Amino acid sequence: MSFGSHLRQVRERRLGNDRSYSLRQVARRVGVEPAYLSKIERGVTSPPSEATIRRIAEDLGEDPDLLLAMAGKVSKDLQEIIIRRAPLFADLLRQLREAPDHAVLRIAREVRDGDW
Amino acid sequence: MSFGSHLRQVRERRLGNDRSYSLRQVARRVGVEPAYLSKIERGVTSPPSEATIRRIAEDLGEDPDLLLAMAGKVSKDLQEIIIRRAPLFADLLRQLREAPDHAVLRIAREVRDGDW
DNA sequence: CTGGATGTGTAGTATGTAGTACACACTACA
DNA sequence: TGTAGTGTGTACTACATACTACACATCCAG
Repeated sequence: MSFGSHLRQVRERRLGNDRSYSLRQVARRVGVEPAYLSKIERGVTSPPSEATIRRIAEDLGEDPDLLLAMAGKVSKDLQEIIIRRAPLFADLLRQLREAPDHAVLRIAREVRDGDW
Repeated sequence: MSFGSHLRQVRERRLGNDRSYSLRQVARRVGVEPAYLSKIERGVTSPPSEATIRRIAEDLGEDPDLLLAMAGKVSKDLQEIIIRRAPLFADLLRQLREAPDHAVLRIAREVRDGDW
């Protein structure tokens, strides 16, 4: 599912039981022109900036990281984490490319439990 | 150390015992105009594209990931790894932000040894 | 003492990113 | 039946990115 059609789908689901999720009203709350949001939803224009995607995510109650990913973007804060210790995190990520989800999840859990 | 001055330093070190590392000759091998490389090294211009940085890294025998990081960029292939499983890797990276180097290294080693 | 190599200043270009502004046609509802 | 709200087409803009092209002054090697 592309970024635009996903947005449209989510928004129209919300619109089903809340009239304030029309394209125009979402656009107004998010702070962009309706015509622009329309083009985004139909994939006529490339996805908007990270900042705008975050505001859309908040308005629609979606995961910002997921929406950014669908837009082909990586959050600036994640980029910063990698950049600070570049060769280290580059190696780690390439190691993890083929690792199954549950392994990645287990690592995240272990780190959270702070066993270093 | 900024991207440009690092480049200059590395190149001039190479130039010390190999006359083929003049700015003009490196520029020619890398495939950019000498004036452009000059501006990059002095920080007059923002760092070049990922592709050009990679060619520079190869010519100077430097780590591409490190050079990209100094340029404030994250390699496209790393971005792709994150994007494919966005919320998962986003969480992991945020968990690892404060983790000490040796912990990150240990994880990379464990994963490489394939214990999942 | 000159001809090739060196680094650099200035000007310009093509493409991408991230939107705004306005007009239009359609629909619903009061 | 008109008016408020809806989605969309067209045109345009401002700024950033990623460079090229050419001219210039300097150096130093034969």
